[in-house]
Amino acid sequence: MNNTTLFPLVLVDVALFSIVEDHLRVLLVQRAQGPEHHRWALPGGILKPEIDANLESTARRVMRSKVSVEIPHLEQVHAFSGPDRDPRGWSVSLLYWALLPYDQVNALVKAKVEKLDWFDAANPSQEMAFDHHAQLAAALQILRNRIQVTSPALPLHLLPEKFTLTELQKTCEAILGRPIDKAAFRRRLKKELPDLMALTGEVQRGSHAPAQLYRARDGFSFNV
Amino acid sequence: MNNTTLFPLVLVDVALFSIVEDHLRVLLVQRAQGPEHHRWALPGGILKPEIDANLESTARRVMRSKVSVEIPHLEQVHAFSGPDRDPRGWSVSLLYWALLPYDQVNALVKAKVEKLDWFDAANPSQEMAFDHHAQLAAALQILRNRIQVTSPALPLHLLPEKFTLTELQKTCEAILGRPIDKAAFRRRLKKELPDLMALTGEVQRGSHAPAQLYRARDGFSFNV
DNA sequence: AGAATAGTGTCTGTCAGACAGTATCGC
DNA sequence: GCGATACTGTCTGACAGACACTATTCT
Repeated sequence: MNNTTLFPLVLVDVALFSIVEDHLRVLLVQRAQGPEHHRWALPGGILKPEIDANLESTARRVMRSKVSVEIPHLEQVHAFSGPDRDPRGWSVSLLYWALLPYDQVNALVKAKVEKLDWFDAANPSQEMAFDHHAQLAAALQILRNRIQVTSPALPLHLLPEKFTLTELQKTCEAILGRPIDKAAFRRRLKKELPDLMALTGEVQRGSHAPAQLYRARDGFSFNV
Repeated sequence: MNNTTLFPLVLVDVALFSIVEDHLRVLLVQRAQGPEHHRWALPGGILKPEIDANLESTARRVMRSKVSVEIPHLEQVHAFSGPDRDPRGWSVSLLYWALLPYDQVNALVKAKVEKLDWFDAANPSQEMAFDHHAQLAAALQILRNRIQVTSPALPLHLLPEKFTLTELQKTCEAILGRPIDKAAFRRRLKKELPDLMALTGEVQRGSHAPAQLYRARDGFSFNV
């Protein structure tokens, strides 16, 4: 057991978002052991200095071990701290957010997790463990702000390599929880994201006009 | 000594900014002991779970003990982490920023600090200890962004209770490092900050037209 | 033809920067 | 009067939301 009057617990929690049935959802796990047994919580775990290169590595390792998933892109949200937020003692939780297609997380449920499921991100309608309700709200706010203000291309993490602009727009709309004007959205992409390449000749067909397919340029990375 | 293969060091660093001679400066301390002896660094210290209510309290306590100053407003910037950033071992540093008039920090230099001084925030022209160069850059970016995008009233922390709009503007300019158009600045304040009250009858005199004095409404707090 | 979606053109209101003009003080 | 600063009015260009219009496909 930790002596948390000398050393705080250092934890990492991850708000992993995805689009399920056109709605933004967040992955929660039902705790199979330890404090807050049976309660739903953001997946998280304890920093292990002997194997983690930094907190981001901790987040990746935890997500790999708890829900068998590789996270490509992670961003820090906030640090939550105090003596009472975790019954094990004084703790610091570093919260991250990530985006991933939900069908990559149908993986095996490992030892420490009883169940996992996707909940409405804006309104999880679940009692959550620890202070995870506030954490989720903070992560959602940061994520929406990032997409709305800085980087409308972040939802590419939820799309296949080749995508149409309408798909990207629908994904943004699901995350923001509101409709976006098509013309305005495309104007913005044209101006801010020259790294989106139209794939000449490649279109997506359907019972309507064919839609131009796009791809992110090699070496494309997301703005800070 | 810590066993940092089991427990990481949890540190808090503070980028304390002020305006000195119309320029944005940051408070650095010259380390009097421990690692990076004699190097200049952001003031910081180790979390003490037995006395700190949370990380913000740690920041306040550290600033009180190292540079004898009470910080009214603190905001989190980012967590820096890894095994090599501090020679004492695996560490997590929580970085905060704050604004305070520089003349409140002429206080006694306490035990652990050799000297303290104010350096050009955008270009400290000093070798800095640990990864504090990157930390300072991150804090400055967040601070500027906060003032430019969200809350132009944050520099009130650097001004007396009663102030003129020109004083507020000059302070913003010093922080942002660029001039601001007067008319645009006042339009923005009128729209976004109804909490600034004109003090009827109270003006600041000089060899020019008298300037209206303002005060922040009671209970005014800064936007998140 | 009709439904559905792709993609574009245009109008309008908002807002920020630029700049000038007027007002009011001390000297 | 002159210098200096306070404060306001107006122009203009950028841009986002709203909306409509045409184009292209499938059924």
